[in-house]
Amino acid sequence: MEKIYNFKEVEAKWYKYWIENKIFSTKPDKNRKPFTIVIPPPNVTGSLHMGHALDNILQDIIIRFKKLQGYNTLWVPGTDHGGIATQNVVEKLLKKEGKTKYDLGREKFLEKVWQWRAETGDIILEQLKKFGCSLDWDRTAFTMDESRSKAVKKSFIYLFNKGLIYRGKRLVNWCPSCSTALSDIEVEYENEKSSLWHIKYPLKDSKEYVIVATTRPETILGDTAVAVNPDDARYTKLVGKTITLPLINREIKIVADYMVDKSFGTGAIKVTPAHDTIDNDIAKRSRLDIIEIINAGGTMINVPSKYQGLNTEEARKEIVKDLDAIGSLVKTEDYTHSVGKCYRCSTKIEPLMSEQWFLNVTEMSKKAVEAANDGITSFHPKSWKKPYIVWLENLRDWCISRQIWWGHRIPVYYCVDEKGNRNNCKSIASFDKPVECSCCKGKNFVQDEDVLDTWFSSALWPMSVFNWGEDDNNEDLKYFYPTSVLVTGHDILYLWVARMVQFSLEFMKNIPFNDVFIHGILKDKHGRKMSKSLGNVVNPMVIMSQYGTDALRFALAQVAAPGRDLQISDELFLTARNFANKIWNASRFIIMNSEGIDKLDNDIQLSELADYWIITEFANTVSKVKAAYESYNIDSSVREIYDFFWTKYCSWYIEFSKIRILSTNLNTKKQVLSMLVHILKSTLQFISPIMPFIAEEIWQILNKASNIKTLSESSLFEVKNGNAESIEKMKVLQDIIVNIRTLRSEMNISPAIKLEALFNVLEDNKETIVKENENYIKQLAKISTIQFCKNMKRPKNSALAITGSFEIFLPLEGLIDTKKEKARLMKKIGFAKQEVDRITLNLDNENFIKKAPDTEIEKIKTRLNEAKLKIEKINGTLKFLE
RNA sequence: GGGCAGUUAGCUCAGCCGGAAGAGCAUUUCCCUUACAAGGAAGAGGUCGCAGGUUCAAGUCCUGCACUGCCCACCA
Repeated sequence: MEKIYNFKEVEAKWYKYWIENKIFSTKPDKNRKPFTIVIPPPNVTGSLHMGHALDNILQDIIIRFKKLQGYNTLWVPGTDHGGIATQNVVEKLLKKEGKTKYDLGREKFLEKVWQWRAETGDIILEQLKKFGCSLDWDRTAFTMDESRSKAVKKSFIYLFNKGLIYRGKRLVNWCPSCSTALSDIEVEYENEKSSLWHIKYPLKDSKEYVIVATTRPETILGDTAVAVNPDDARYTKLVGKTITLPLINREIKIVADYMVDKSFGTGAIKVTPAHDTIDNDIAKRSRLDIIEIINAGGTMINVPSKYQGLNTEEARKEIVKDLDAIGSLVKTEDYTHSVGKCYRCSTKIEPLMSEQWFLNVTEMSKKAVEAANDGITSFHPKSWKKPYIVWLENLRDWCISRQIWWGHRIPVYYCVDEKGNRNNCKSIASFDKPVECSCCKGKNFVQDEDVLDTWFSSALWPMSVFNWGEDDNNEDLKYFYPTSVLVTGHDILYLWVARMVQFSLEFMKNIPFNDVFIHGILKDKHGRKMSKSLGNVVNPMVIMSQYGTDALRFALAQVAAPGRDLQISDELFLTARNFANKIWNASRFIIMNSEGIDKLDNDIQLSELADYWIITEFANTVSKVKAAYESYNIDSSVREIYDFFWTKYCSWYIEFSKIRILSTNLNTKKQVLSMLVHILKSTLQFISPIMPFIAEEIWQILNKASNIKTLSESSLFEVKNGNAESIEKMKVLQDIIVNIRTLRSEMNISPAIKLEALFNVLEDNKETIVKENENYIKQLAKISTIQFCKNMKRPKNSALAITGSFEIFLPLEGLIDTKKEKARLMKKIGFAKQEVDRITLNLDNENFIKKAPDTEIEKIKTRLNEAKLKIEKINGTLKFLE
């Protein structure tokens, strides 16, 4: 074995093997419990980033652990067509050729997108393989393949016929750059510096006026009212009066509406129902006219010719200038407010009136809320439950249509005449083009031009990957559905998770998953979001090639506390890589020493204190690790395994084992090697969900590569029970060893120099423990001989190491620096005195004695005695240093 | 405006069933000891954000405040 773990070779070898032997393929098996995860399908655009790495690695860890526990695990892979995002990417490519999608036309353009997907779509899947993901590749799905399309159509038609999907002209969020409507949740708000313009609105036939404050003066041309709060004493007498709008002299009313905040600006607001959500609501309540003045291209319409055709920004400049000129502009102040932007291209959203398809979600939301309240869907961490419910409760109807070409085209057909003009017949939702119109018997139809929001097909994903829509009663769906857990970041909790629950409750009458595991969002080492503009994006592929996949996985798992954002840095990966190397070398030591010895791990025998101790420590670790895995606290499993393996197993147990390994008695050697191998193999099982490659490699070497069966196909070993006593006893030895080492280190005594030790026994019952393990103390503390005695005075020129049970004198003729030794001991007395003071204070407290539990009192009394004894002994020794 | 997190060693974070402050990285000293220098041994470093309260005992429970971050909201 090489001295340094060569991850490149190992990773390539094992993933290939796993795939070729279909280790991750699963079929329904009624004798075993299923455990299912459906991948959050990454968009086919581009490649996977660190966030994907985190999300998928966490899923893989859970799946692999459950598999070891004996579940029939299935993890379904797939990708998302990614609607707007993908269309934008392809449009950009076209732009480089100097073309637009309109040059190609719908059909040709779509061909182009499909072609692009064929070329690049699989990059992502290959990357998932590199992460080591144990996905069942035979089930790879795509949100726009045939089966998934059937699911989309089926659900749409069902909802349409139920009257939940309807078409209407409403105020929607419009992205002028993507030229499509967006749902409320696809709008992201950002604070932006702007101005607040105060404008005089004169009352008709009067010298009086009302001042309104606005951030959008250009929409003045679309105003159809001024609104004030009905309780605002300043304005009560003006409600119902008429105002003449500046610049265009349109007469509008002053209306009262509770929505108006008295304290904002002047307490009076201009109402532009066609281009503002609140204004639109006010207009509904007060039955105001709606005048559209901005079109889908973001330019002014239905306005005086001097403004006609300007974009909103130009119009704003002109209008402010003109208002100023006629003396209507009272003042302009700096103002910061939040502005809605497109989540795909960051263009400012233009609210405008548009004919769109909507899904009425009222009933679905109610059911989803019930499911969450009843705990049928449970959140990890649970703090997400409340925001999730609040969101569902305040949901407006979902705008599901998009004016783009790439996506599931809305399966609604309109009856048309020969010239293509729409007849006044009922529109039909149908899988295929209808044959005959039920109203007029006409035979000509056109399909709706719009496509569905990409999240519509995503919402069906957990069902559609099992071919719901094509065959609703298939075995897979019956067996694997509902899935066990959904793993995702909180950024798409509403966008996606909530909708899957809604759709699943509607179509399957069941939840799509039992648990929702919400992890944090990745940040850089300074806590900043990773973004291309900051240049702090860490590419997982680069990390893998530098540190190895297991290191990447370990590092991410280590910081993946549920719900908390995680910061990653080079040091993190370095630590992870070092840990892999530690595992490698510990294994290497054991493997090198077991050459020529067969069947090591069967039937282990505990013969010495260290054996009982390590078994006990391991049993404790295992129970913590299991609990951590099961509650999605992957970070704690990592910590527990790391600490156990490095500190307990390597630093203590392996060091202890060396004496027996070097023993000439073959049975002794075999016994300890069996212990070592047993614990190692068991540890490999527990670390394998996190570091599958190195675990598999060592597992195979340990199993002598014959009759190969992979680690992931093994079942967790039974863990033997230990005893708490062994931990106490081992502590005695560790105390002695550490104390002597500290002394040596502080006195600068080279490990090459072996020392004689005199053990003055303070606690009789501890003597046996030491006697039985004398060799280990000698070995690890570099002691040549140990002599036991009682009531001994400090020999000349010796240094003192003191534990709870022993006073250890180390004769240091020629090595001891009396001054140094004195200072060292004085420091120890200092610590002990602090301890005595602290405990005495407690014991002197009547209430403490009265109210604290006896065990606690006993405990600190023991500590007090130890500290006092220590002081006494050290003082006794100090006398000899005078 | 509402809600949710966080605030512990120089940095990143554990600890939160209340009973002697922990890890990794960085740092200091010693050591290339036959598993590992990507390592070993030892050390230094913390009035656990602030102020109250409950308690014999508070990093840990309660209240308030401050700062940081996130989410939600119709900031016109």
